[in-house]
Amino acid sequence: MLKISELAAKTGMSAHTLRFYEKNGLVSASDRSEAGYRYYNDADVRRAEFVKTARNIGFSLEDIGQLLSIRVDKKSHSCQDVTDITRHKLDEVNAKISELQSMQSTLQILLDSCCGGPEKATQCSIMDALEEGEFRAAEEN
Amino acid sequence: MLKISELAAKTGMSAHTLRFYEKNGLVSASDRSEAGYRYYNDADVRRAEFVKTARNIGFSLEDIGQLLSIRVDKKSHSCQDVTDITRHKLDEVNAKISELQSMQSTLQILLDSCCGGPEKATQCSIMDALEEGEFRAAEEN
DNA sequence: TATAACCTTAGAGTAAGGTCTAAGGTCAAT
DNA sequence: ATTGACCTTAGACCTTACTCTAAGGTTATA
Repeated sequence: MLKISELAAKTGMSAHTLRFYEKNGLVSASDRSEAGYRYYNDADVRRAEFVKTARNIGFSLEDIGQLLSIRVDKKSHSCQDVTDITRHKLDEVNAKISELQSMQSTLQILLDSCCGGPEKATQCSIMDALEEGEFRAAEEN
Repeated sequence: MLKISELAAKTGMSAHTLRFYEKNGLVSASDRSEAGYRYYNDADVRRAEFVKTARNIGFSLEDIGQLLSIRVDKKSHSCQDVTDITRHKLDEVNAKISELQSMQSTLQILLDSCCGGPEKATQCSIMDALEEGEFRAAEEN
């Protein structure tokens, strides 16, 4: 049975974060001492580590909540339920990458166009390009 | 002289957003009617469009503030001042892309490992992988 | 017994970039 | 003169994922 600071040390998440996750239903302590101290058993620790792993991969807390509800009752869920969440996340990540690559290419073009030296910015080609417009938005979500 | 809704229509930003940007020093109306209505002249419009362009590219509002302060006094700034901001933004974008590509590859591996079918999740290889851990964080900023 | 180091809670604050509301004033047309 | 569309402000609210604070209770050690 671990106290919150021990679970924090073990998982690399702060005690604050663990309490925050508890408030959001992601982790919990099966037991409490008489004084109200949280005590985490092995199953609690595994659940907390599952959360940490999912978070490391990049799942949102909401995604993790869904994964956890599958985890506690695997028999009632299919592999498709799991891949749906995973694929949805992958789609989001791919969309964000595209958006960033568009920014990347624009920024690179701007940098390539400018001398970047100590010359006065009165003739700076980056400033001129910004003045001109002509850049479409990198399409938010 | 445009009223705020006219500038909004012209730039594709909402009147709310224009007021918000004004509060943050990015745009402003050179004139006000007696009743306090904002009136934007040609220079104001060009500045607003500059902001829109920079935002489309992906610059933060703080970056845009810096670009604007160069813009209003180009003689006191060098091309290097401009490329510094641009390169810094490019570095950020590149870092974020790397992080997302790491997530992307993990998610793809997970998807490839799972049948994704109607089988019960009791043997789901994605769930197993999350249970195992072994994924390093995609290193936030 | 006293001190440090831990724990508890509710709730506020942070970043970033908006978005919206309330309560009210203004303007053009009918 | 009265609609309806527009404008003003301060300030609250949104998202996501924490992070911290205040005020107080507990536990272990010297």
